[in-house]
Amino acid sequence: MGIEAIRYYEREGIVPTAARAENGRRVYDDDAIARLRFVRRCRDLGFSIKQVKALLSLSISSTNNCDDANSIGKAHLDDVREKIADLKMLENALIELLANCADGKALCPMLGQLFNE
Amino acid sequence: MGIEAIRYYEREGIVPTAARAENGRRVYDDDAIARLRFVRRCRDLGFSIKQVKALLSLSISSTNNCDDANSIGKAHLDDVREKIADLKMLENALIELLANCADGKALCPMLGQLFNE
DNA sequence: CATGCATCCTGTAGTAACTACAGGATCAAG
DNA sequence: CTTGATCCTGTAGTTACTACAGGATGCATG
Repeated sequence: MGIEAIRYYEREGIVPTAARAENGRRVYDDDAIARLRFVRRCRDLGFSIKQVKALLSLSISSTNNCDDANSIGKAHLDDVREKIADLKMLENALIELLANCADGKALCPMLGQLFNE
Repeated sequence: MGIEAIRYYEREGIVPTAARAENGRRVYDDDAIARLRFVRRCRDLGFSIKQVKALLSLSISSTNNCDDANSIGKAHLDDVREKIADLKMLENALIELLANCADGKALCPMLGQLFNE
C-alpha cells in the first residue's frame, strides 16, 4: 500500500488520523491496521474511495448495516458488469478495425476507416 | 465533443492550432474537421491521447504506415482484453462477497469478510 | 563514536483527459 | 436596442494516488 497512500487516506478522512510516537512518527494499533486492511481490500475490489468510506462507517455503526452494505456492493457489481459490456463492444470494434490491416501495406485501411465517414 | 475538449486538444498539440476569423473565433476547414473527427473516433475506441497522437502522425506520413498503426491497434486490443479479464475476476469476487448477505441482517457477512483475515 | 543509508516527516506538484467555472466580448434574433 | 447564446482566455477541480524536495531520525557497521 505504501505510506504515501496511507497519508492520503488520513488527509482525506477515510481513516482517522494515526496516533503518534514521541518522535512524531505514526503508530498503528490493531484497529488502525484492520481499518487500513479493510480499505485496501475494498480498493482491490474496485470500490471507489467514497464507497469505501461509506462501507467503513457502516461497519462501525453496529446496527442493521447489511442492507446498506449490500446495496453498495450490488451497485458496484452493476458498474463492473457495465464496464465489461462496454469493453466487449470495444473489443469487437477493434477486431473489426484491425481485420483488414496487413503487414507492409502502405495505405492503412484502419487509418482510412478512422478518417473517412 | 464540446469546444472545451477541442481547445484542450489544441493546447496539448494533438491537433494544430485552429485558424481564426477576424473576430478572433476559431474557424475549422475540412481538414481540421477531419482531424477532430479522427481524434474523437480514436478516443471512443479507447485509444489514449498519446496513441491518438501517434496514429494521427502516421496517417499524415504517407508511406508504409500500416505496420505501425497495426501494432498500436493490437497493443490497445491487448489492453482491452486484459481489462476485461481483470474485471471478470473482480465480478466473481464481488458475487462471492455478496452471496451471504441477506436483507435485514444486522451483522453483515460482507463487511465481516472485508474486515477479517 | 562517527558515518552512512534507510526510512520517516511535511508540503507541494504531477498524473489523464478532460470539465467547470469566472469574467468579458461578440453575434443573431426579435 | 436588448436579450440570450455562444465564443474567448485563463484557472481550478476531478480521481486516487505517486513522486519529489528538503529535512530529521533510527539502525547498523566500522
